[in-house]
Amino acid sequence: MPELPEVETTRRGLAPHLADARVTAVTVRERRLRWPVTDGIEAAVTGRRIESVSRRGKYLLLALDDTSHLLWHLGMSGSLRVVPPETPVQRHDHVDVTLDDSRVLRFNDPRRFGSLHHVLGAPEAHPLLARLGPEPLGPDFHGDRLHARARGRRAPVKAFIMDSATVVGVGNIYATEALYLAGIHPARAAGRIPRNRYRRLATAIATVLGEAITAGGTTLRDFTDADGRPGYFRQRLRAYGHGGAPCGRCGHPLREITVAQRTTTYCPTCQR
DNA sequence: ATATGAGCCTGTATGC
DNA sequence: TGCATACAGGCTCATA
Repeated sequence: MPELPEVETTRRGLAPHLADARVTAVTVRERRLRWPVTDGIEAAVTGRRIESVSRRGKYLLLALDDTSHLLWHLGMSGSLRVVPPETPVQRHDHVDVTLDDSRVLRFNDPRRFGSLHHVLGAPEAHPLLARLGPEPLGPDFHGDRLHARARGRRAPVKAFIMDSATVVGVGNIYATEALYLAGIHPARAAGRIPRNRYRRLATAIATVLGEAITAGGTTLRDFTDADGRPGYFRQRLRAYGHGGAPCGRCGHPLREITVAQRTTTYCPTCQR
């Protein structure tokens, strides 16, 4: 389940392998991803040189030398890795991008929630990216902005921060963790939280995601390996998945509820 | 405009 | 042991 930290870790793992590589072939075995992979992507991308690998939210962007981009989303079960030539194709290996050193950038996604687009124009204008909020680890993300955007909102704060127009990269796990860290009740109406607590929440979101990126970097450092992504950050989670266990701060049992159709763990004592 | 619910898909975990 | 069912998850679209 790639969240932003996993996507960033993937980006860092791929970048040195892909930068300056030339695409010699594109093979799409399964076009039915989140959106159908367009016909003709093979011809359009073959022969191009990859200039860089960047990330926006949970989207990966491979910049090609004709100013177009490959826009890739891993969904929740997708993975991208560079494998040696002749690596046997396995179930759910949907897309291969063969490089000029014969290695293969291979996309595997059992649930097919991922997607792949070839974007010709400016990627930030693409419909999937145009409405995204700030990067949680960037300079534009801070509590004052959260506070301003939350004005008048009655939806639970957890749903509010999981909305990618508010801030990108905060999925269920990290929303749960950040609210726990910040001491905010997940079901509280977003518009009823004061500015100073939003500052604390913004810090908590950045902290949690930053820590996870650091942890991810240790596990996924070599993307040519066949091993995948075990629950490296899982052991660090303080709230998510620990319903019933004692709170690490006060000892009160953590409670599990559903907020915005998502399982949510919180401490009824520490989170208000 | 905001808010909510459906739906996509399949591996894993649970229940009988 | 086998089978059935529930659930998880990110994200967009449709509907209130």
